[in-house]
Amino acid sequence: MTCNTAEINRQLRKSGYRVTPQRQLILEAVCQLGEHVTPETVYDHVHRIAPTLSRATVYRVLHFLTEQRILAMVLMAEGRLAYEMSGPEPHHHLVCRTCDSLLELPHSVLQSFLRAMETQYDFEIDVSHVSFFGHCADCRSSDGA
Amino acid sequence: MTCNTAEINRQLRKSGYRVTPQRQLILEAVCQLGEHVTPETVYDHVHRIAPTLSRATVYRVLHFLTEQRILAMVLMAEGRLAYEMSGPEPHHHLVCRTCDSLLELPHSVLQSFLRAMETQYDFEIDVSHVSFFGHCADCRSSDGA
DNA sequence: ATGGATGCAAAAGTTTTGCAAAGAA
DNA sequence: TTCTTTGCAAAACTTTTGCATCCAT
Repeated sequence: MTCNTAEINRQLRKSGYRVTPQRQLILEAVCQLGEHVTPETVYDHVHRIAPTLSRATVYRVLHFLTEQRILAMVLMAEGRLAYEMSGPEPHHHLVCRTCDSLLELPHSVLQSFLRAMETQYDFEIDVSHVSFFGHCADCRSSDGA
Repeated sequence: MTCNTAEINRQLRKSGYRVTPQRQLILEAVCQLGEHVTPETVYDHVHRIAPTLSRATVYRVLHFLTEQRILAMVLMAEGRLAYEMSGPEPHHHLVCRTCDSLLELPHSVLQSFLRAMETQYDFEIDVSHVSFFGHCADCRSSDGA
């Protein structure tokens, strides 16, 4: 997994936030540790490197980086939250049957669900693109649904 | 939502378990409260009726009824667990591209995911049947994947 | 220097567990 | 009567928060 620290740091500073060693450590940890990283896993990892780095900071930074769209929150099978890098990924679509509008669906949203199913059913699902059909917010409110 | 208490009680006794007022109250609560009921919601409800019924019992009974396939565990958007009746529902399929076998996918599995997406994207998804394609456990192990 | 970010510790929230007592079969 | 299930209380675990201090800018 690529973790373009320089670019991310630039983005944060540009938005008026600060680049701290803690934020960098936590970001790198998520990067390195893989796809579905729990707060506790991150804490274990960074705490070994920086023993004073607290759990509170881990939680705060994970939230923060998620708000900044640098990380994405994913739902684990046991109902626990995890995080992963939210890099450029294949997108899927929510297609409105009334107005034909397209809503892009991040792959990560679908992926975490597919992962859970794969684990649960021991079935390897392959998807390059998925579309779900239905009705968008605008059409739902305008036809009195 | 139908909640065939008599049938369920018979099933429990047949399996050697006991039908207690607590189990009945909790089951009825999940039945009445709707589709995605959290342990806390159940507790609030039954505690009002039976003030001595404890949280521990709520958690234990929810687990128990899930093991018995009477309830189903569903994943909520915020990463919290909820429960619902696991009645007969539309099924979807996992289709193996190698051997064409079908694996049935409970609607609840898909539904909880769709619900989360609906909430997140304010989009009403309609699905009567969905198939996901991939490779089943047997074919994966036999072709050295 | 200035205000956002962190560390600590305590609180809040959620789920589990041990054990004696209750009660369904 | 027997053995599962419950209630209570405490523990375990996860996440949040207040506040003084620190440090990136």
